[in-house]
Amino acid sequence: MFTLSEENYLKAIYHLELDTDGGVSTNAIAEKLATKASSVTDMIKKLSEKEVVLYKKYKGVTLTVLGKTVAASVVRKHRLWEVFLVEKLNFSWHEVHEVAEQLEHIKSAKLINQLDRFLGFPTHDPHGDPIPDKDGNLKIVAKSLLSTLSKNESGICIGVDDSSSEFLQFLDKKGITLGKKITILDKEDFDDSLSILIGDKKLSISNKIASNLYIRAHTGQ
Amino acid sequence: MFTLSEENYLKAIYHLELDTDGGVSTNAIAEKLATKASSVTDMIKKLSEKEVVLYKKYKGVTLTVLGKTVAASVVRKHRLWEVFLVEKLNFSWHEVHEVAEQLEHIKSAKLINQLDRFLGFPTHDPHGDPIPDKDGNLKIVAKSLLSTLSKNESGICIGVDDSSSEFLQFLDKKGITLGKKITILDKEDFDDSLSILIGDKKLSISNKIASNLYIRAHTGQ
DNA sequence: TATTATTTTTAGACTTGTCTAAAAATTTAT
DNA sequence: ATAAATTTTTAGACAAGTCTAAAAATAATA
Repeated sequence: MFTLSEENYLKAIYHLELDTDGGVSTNAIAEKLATKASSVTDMIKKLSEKEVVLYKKYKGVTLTVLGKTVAASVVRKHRLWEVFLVEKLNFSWHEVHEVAEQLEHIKSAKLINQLDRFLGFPTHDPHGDPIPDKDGNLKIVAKSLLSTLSKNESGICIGVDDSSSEFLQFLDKKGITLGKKITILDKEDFDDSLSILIGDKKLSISNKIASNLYIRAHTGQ
Repeated sequence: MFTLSEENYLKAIYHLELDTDGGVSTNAIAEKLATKASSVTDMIKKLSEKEVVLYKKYKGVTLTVLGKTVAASVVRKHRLWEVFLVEKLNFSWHEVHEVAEQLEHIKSAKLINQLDRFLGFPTHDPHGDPIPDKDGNLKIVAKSLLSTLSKNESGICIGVDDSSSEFLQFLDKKGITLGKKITILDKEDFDDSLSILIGDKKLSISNKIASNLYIRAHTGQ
């Protein structure tokens, strides 16, 4: 069994591994968890003894198969609870993270299996992130950043890269939600801002916004 | 804000105060929490400094108004989650306690308010225990132990005194659930065992069982 | 390739919550 | 009311997880 703290480290390493090649650095983990590098070293040793990470001094860490399974199960719980909060308890997508951070550590296989069933076996959380299945596998959906689309191309908004509360609330204000169709009306060369059509509204958004919105990849046109 | 451990102490004292007059003893708390008296003394000092208990050396403790509010909110969460597990996730009443012990420590006012609404503002948990309202008040329903009824009296089963997994599973096996009507057909002087009618079934139960079942108090006959 | 800068680890300390063993206070019983 | 039994508290220790400050290893730069 793993402590709350151990689970948080495993989750951090899991997320960091997704966009890192080779081992995850001590500093990267420290930054992600808002803690000190020395604390990370201590914990890594412990996790290494528990055989959930591979660790060589000064060389960073990698999750073992076991470690990956544990981390994925925490992520699974986090995302299922997020779905619950939005679908059943009327939370907004910018309110769920903090609470899910707590709920993800509740230990009960039956709880999470029944919750999954109760929610209709969702595959994605309210931010469009995939929910790992019982075995820790996740279904990868081909997706593109809105900023990579060309003029006159369109697609369905299926996720966000930055899921900070500020960004999500900004999207709410603009009426940008998952599932909506977005069409690129125009691209401004000067600052790479975009003129888009979302639903029946015309909007102008900066490149920074467009670089944080995922669109379902199209087959053809 | 209170730690998980502090919340557990407050809850224990809250429950113990209900059937104790005067302060709650160090040993009673130690036994309830399966810990040592010395640990209890340490924690009591801390809680006293936080002004949630009144403490005088060797004289036991009492919850302050603040302490009672905090404890009631933990109990409220515990019991609401129990309702959720049974009503929405198909848990049996003997499976909920352990999970609720974890869920009761999740901190989010919105979560618990929305959960309450989602569940239809229940007043009692799956074992028949009352759910404190937002202000910590609980609706007391007049109830009697089945063992105190006389021959030919009857009532509705509304709760259990012992809510251990073993007892609850025993009741399941016998078909005794909350809401069922029970009539005393006969009382055996020798061992105080009872012959009862529950639904359309006749059962013989020991006095120990009858002393752990609550019946809604009748007005008249 | 030396030297500087950065990253990582070690060493030692602190907090929380717990424990054991012994001392002190209270209660019970003779 | 004094002795014996019980309860409670104190004193000191320990594990988990964190921190600061300093040392060691690695990486970057001139």
